[in-house]
Amino acid sequence: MSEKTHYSISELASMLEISPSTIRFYEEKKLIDPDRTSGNQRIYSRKDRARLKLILRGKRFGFSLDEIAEIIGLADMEVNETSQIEKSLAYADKRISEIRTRRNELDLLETDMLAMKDNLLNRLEEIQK
Amino acid sequence: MSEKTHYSISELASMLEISPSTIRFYEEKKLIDPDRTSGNQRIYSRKDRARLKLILRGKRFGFSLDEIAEIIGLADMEVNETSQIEKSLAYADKRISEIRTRRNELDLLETDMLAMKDNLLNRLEEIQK
DNA sequence: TGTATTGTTAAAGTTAACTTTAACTTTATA
DNA sequence: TATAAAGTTAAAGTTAACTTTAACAATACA
Repeated sequence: MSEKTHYSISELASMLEISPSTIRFYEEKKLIDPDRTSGNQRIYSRKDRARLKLILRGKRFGFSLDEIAEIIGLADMEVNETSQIEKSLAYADKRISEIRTRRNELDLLETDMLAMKDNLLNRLEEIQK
Repeated sequence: MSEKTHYSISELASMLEISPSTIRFYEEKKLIDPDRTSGNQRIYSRKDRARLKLILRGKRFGFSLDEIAEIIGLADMEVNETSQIEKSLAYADKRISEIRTRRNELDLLETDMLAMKDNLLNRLEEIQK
């Protein structure tokens, strides 16, 4: 019942294991846009935290910040034009199929690693007669 | 039956959709070590090509070139010391569990994207009465 | 209430991963 | 065989993604 709903920049930074300057840098790059206190200090909502998590997740898959910005753009677009929404839909489909390709690649990478491990295990056995 | 077994740098580059200088750069970073012709030009074997593919695959998952170098190191280690092999095994296990974590994250990312798509589809329907 | 801690901005600095350039060599082809 | 295309190295240049610094403001707490 006692879940925090707002965080200071250093609180959020340590939660996500990144530095405060990284968070400021993402803001500069328009990836987040937190509220401010009366004294001009940043306050982050749970939504901001979720967004940061999405950013870090995207990064771990090798998406650039520009690509992540585009993905985020889809989420909070306030546009009501059919054509724009359709463009975004096409973009979303592209990303989803990319994600599926990545999953297959992950399987390949896992196979590679398992093969290496096997090889190492065999060598170990050889040595231990 | 007519599968090529060796490639020039530009052949390989266009197959993998990267530039020749990128391939040279990876060599400088000790990620590959192709043979040379009598005239000192690089020739790449299918094994070299497979290695490059592994490098690119790793990159797409956000591994740095240094990390990829370590992974590759496992594959062609010529060491026969038990302790070294055991260290490598531990490293391989770490990577494999990391890969599994990534797969879970990929699922999360896909869920995010599907939710965005849903949202877009709903908006489209609203507009089209 | 003073002072240590944390925050703010703008600008400069750093690092990884390439890319480009220049000057030259090798290979392919009309 | 000449010349265009492709290759070679070493060094300098570029870009993305941070990180650090400096100078100052807001906040927390003994």
